[in-house]
Amino acid sequence: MTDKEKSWAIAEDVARMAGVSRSAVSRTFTPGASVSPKTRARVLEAAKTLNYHVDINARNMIQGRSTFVGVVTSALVSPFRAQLLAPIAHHLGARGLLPILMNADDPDQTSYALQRLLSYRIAGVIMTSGAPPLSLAREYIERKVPVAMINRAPELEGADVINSDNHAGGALAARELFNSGATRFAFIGPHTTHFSGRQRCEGYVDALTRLGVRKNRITLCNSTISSYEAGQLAAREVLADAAHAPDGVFCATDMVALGFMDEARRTFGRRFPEDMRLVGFDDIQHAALDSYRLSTIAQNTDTLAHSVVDMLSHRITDFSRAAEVRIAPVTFVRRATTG
Amino acid sequence: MTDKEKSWAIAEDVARMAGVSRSAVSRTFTPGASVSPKTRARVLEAAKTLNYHVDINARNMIQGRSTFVGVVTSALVSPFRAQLLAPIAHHLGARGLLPILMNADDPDQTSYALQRLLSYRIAGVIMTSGAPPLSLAREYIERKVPVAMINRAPELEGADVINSDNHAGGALAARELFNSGATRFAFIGPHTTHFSGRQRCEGYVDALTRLGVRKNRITLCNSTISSYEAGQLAAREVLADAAHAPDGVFCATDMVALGFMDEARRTFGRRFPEDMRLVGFDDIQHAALDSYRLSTIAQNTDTLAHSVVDMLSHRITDFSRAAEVRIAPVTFVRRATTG
DNA sequence: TTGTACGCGTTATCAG
DNA sequence: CTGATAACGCGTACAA
Repeated sequence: MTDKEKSWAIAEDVARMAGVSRSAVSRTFTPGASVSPKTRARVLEAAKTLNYHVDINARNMIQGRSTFVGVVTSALVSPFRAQLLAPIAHHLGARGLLPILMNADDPDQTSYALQRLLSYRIAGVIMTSGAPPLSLAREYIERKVPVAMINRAPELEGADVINSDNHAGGALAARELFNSGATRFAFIGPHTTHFSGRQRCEGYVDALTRLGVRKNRITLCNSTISSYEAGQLAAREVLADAAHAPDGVFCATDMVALGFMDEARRTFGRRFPEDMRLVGFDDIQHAALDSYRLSTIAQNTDTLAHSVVDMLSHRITDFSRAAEVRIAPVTFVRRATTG
Repeated sequence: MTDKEKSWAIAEDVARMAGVSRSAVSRTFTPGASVSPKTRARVLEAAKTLNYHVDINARNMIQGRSTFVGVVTSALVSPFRAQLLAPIAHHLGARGLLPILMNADDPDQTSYALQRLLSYRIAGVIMTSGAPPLSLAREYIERKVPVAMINRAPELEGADVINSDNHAGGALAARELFNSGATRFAFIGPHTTHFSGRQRCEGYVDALTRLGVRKNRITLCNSTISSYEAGQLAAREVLADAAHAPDGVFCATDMVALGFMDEARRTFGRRFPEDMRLVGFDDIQHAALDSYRLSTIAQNTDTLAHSVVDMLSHRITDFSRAAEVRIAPVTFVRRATTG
């Protein structure tokens, strides 16, 4: 520190200027404390001219907790996860909480970083899909740090979860593809390993079955991750045999759908929706672009963010409450790939 | 708080267990303090069994500063800004700093939130392009809070700035378009109001002029913002008169280029690169997708993030140092829209 | 309602 | 190298 003069006013300075005790200043800035309107006014005025702000670090220390919430997410390049960030920050702010960003892309560093986060006496942690392994979340809960998650399997005892209605989304996709005339169906995405992918696939297959579609008319094409490249790869696999190629495809995410669409158009000359119909999941920005106009199942990011913050702040005030699992409704967005 | 029992071990607990003084514990966890290897080992062992973590709030308080850095950014949906977030978090973490996310989309709330941030005794602030007005940044500097910015005009005294080499990028685009046979040129984007847009445009026009292109062969198409829609609009404007339509177009950002490309293809039947050539700026994910394969000027997000963190941490240790303005090199990424 | 006195968990200082 | 003690800025019992 080159500049040693303190650049902030402290409560004592304000007290001296207002001609009151230091406690009076403290009480003025403590919600629900008893101060006479007169002193309160004098304190506020002095605080304003001195540009006084309560030192939240000190307040946090004394109260044994902080107002910081760790937001741990991986693959920020994933458009959907990026879309989630803004509403999370907004709803946290509305409750006086502040988001600390924690990138979980490097698993080794993540464990260390999460450990470090414990030093900050954070009020809670929000984890989004595909982020750190459950074992790390468990460590938090063992230390009584509230954990809330978005789009993850509700496997962790004591953690709240909000999931988009993947099952209903899959069913919606099935119905729309069926109604627009498809007869041979496919699902593309991680339907064995990934939680959301599996639910979406199940909802899809269930609904198709109820619609009377026979099993041999449904192809399940697995992939390890939900990427553009996975979609391209699946297209080459599924469209190679023209005789048995599907004409109604549901992809686990929009990025997969985009990859599928591009490869189907370029390599196999397929047109959407004339030759085949396609539905994605998420409703990311790209889906609306003119070159795609992808019909998709939209997740409501604001609902997801609001719920996760709501549940987390409940658990912050009462750590031992029963874990909650909420389901956020999804909606079908009709664009050009479903006729 | 329902659970009153303290869930964290404190230094005193560790000291008692290790049979040493509190100070010994403190020194063990203070980098550069002198402890004998023997005590150090005993402390570390006790700390491990008790799961002790230094309370950073308390440490911050006594040291009069925190390790939090406000990262204020607007429009997180903007892919480029989202891409910047991960490397910023990474480089901050490498210096023991933690990013506090601050969304600046709502200007009213922003001012309030920035005020609130002052209460946290943050170590510094990073601002990205197009975020809050300069007046807010000025408030921080007045309170001796270091400010570093990415892709902004170096107008603010005492704030460090790192910018991509917009001028060179514009020149690169000019050269590539020229070499791939274009004869009528256009620039599309905010070249009057927006700092980066203006620099990119200047570099473009300068280079074209040096290449011998006459002024009446260069069209400047202004827009208020850099959006997909702005690109579409510009295409309708610039391509309406087929006789004077450009065949070499440089857009201020990739999103603008995508909009231009889609509209040019759909409404005017233009093909890239056969009928016209196109270069964007940023190198966002979308640019690489098969339906676009957009040639573009890539910003080096890792360099930007590294520099901004580097300058910020320098200013954290010496607030009065001379302001620095750095330029980050850009590179041309050849894809399918430049022949 | 107001002021005094103490404690929160840590680091810096200083004597040993 | 070690241990005792004084800060840091604030909230809050307690007594007035």
